[in-house]
Amino acid sequence: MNLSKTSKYAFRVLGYMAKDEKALYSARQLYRENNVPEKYLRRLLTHLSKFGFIKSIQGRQGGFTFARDISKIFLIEIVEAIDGTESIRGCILGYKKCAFNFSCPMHDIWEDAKVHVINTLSNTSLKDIQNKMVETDSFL
Amino acid sequence: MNLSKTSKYAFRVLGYMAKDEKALYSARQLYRENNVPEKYLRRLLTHLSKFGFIKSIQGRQGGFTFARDISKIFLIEIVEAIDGTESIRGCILGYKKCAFNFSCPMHDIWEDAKVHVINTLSNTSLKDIQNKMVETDSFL
DNA sequence: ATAAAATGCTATCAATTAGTAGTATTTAAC
DNA sequence: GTTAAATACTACTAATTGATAGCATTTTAT
Ligand code: FES
Ligand code: FES
Repeated sequence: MNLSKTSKYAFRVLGYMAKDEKALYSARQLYRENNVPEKYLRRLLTHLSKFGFIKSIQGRQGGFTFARDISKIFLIEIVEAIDGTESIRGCILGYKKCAFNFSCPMHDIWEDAKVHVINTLSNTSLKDIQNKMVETDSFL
Repeated sequence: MNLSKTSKYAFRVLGYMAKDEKALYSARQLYRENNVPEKYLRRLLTHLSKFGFIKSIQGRQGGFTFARDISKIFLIEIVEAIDGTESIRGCILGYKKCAFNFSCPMHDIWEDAKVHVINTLSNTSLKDIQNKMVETDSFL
């Protein structure tokens, strides 16, 4: 059950970009608006490009925009791309392969909470975030 | 949403000790049975003593035993003692104080899963682990 | 062409977390 | 009392993760 700071940065930035899903965002704008260290974000953005979430357009007037339909980018994909699949799904005792399986007393207790988290991350797309954003904005 | 390796080690060891809650365990036995590096575990055990979960008995024939009723040691106390309170409860975007509160679109989506995790950790005591252990053992 | 404004890359540094080494202290068996 | 078996302590090392620096490349406006 681990979410690195880098994944959190990714959530900030991609969530921000989802506001206007067709727009082109410069790294400059993104690090300013999301409080992510400039250079660190630049590297993260290239990674996110390589993972296929966004694409980069080079040169003056360049920037980043989504590479795929954001209704099909689920939060869990982002975490797993950055932190690896074990980060969320791994054994609560830190064993590589839940050694004890059913006989481990922690397993069942934890499994339920874990599944809940996995489901939330698996069922929430950036589009859902966007919609949520519209809803909440309408309260302002 | 973070659980350090150290917390996982603590779960292993305290869960193991809960098998026989009145027994005195030597560090030697604990690191052998739970695959935790010797020296690292020794330090962890002194920490767990200082936190008041267990107490140490020095000298030959010494070891560690629970300092409190294990039905009142909840998993979340262990995590919070080791990793700090923000590790589990913190903002999904990594902000110190969930800056946006209700206006942040991630908030509600995540809150539900987070509460589920917190409840699981808050409601599960080492005694529950022990009981679970007895149940599962009876299947063997 | 040239300059400006953007991304791309690689190497390095810093901070945090995990793990080790070595020695001192405590206590009980003999 | 001496030795053996345990914990306690402090300082160090290693690994991982987060952050920076500096230069190269791409593209467009002029
Ligand atoms: S061994 Fe992984 S939860 Fe029990
Ligand atoms: S600011 Fe923390 S979840 Fe939105």
